[in-house]
Amino acid sequence: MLDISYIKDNTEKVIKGIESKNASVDVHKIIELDNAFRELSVDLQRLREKRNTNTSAISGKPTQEQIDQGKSIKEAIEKIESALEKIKNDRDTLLLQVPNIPKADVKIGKNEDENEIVKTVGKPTIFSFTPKDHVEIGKSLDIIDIERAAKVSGPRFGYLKNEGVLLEFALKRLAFDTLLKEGFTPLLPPVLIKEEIMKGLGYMENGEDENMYILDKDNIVLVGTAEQSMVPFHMNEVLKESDLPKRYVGFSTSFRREAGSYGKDTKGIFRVHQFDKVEMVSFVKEGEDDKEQEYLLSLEEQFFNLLEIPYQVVKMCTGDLGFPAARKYDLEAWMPSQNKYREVTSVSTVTDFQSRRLNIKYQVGNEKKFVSILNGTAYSMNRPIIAILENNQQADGSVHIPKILQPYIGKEKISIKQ
RNA sequence: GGAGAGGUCGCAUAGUGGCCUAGUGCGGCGGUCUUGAAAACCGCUGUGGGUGCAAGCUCACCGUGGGUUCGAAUCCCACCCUCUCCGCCA
Repeated sequence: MLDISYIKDNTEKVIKGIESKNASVDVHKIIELDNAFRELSVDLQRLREKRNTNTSAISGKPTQEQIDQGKSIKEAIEKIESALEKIKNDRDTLLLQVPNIPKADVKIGKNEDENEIVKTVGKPTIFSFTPKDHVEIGKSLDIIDIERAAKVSGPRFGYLKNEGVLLEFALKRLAFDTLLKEGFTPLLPPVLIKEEIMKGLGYMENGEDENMYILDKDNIVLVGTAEQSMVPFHMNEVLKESDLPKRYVGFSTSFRREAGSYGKDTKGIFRVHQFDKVEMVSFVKEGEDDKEQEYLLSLEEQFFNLLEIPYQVVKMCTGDLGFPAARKYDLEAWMPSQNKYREVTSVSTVTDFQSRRLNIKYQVGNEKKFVSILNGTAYSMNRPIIAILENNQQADGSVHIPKILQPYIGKEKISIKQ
């Protein structure tokens, strides 16, 4: 949520920002409603003051006159209250539809076609044979089973098996070991969260709820990423300035309905309803999120450098930013079977957009300010595994395990089972 | 799932319709005293909003949301959370 006084002071900027994200909200209407809200609030306050005066004059039995006076004040209050409530609801409904405003350095663009490649590391892998895709590799090495997953759970699910499991555990462990050294606090969050919390995070606007598993019976939602239960960890809290930046590394399963992506990436475990992910979340002081985003991005790069997988860094244009994001980078790894770079991780700053909704502040002297919040992926397990399998496949059908992971798995390669 | 207890200003507690503008203790901050500290004593000590240059004035907030009443921390309803016991259970 944006600050209403910010909207008032920067109306044109906000309108442009909303447009650049392909959203549409009537900003002038918000301001109009807020002005009306403030005017009526003052009237209401005066009436309540009158009521308090009337009441405090009564100590024992009230006179008929006092009761009549009280009744008429009460009626007036009720009238204004109901009018005020309607205005407030209308204002807040609109206000909640306003996305975060992109940072000035973010390119204005309609959609992903206008994203900028800011960096390329390594070169697409060259093979002396025709490379296979991860589905084939997974099947021949007996480490990924899609068919049985379809039988049990339906489309877009997968079993990891044998070294597939070990690969995931190795990636998880590598991510935690690396981030613990960086001073991150490990956190295992719940994967089910209250619907109202998900709304607070700004992930249920613009039909995004279509992508969530919502358990109506309990008003609870399955998280689409660990960040959704890690960020509200500090809801309604005032953090100490000296505790910032506060950095967490979390692990959780992520659940996505993938509504509207039928027919897209249907092969294998590239796009599935359920996957595991190691996630980073930072809470930083106002104005320090730019620096923090660079830091998280550098860690994400490190994770793929460690695996020795070619990747590129892409900066999202305004049209491809999520609702709460002000700036977002994706890291895309080379996927030989698709002959292109595909998203494996991303890092966003949501500035104070979520902390305002969730009421997460920090104390500076006598003042309280909203923290800036960032989130970034360390490893989402499936896609890095795909990247490893496809980039490291050998002519004999085996897959070379990246050096850094070998100690975790206890072998140098995954071979076809005899 | 069943039975019970409870949620009050950082913590602990009081408060069962008007004297609550929420008392008291602890903690914290400032001061007196002291070479310094402790003790003692004195004062201050929540959050959010409105208005004002400011001092201030004022409104709301006693788990959350409704309701009753001239008036609600207190009464009624619903919900959330915590604890204890029973049942089931990884």
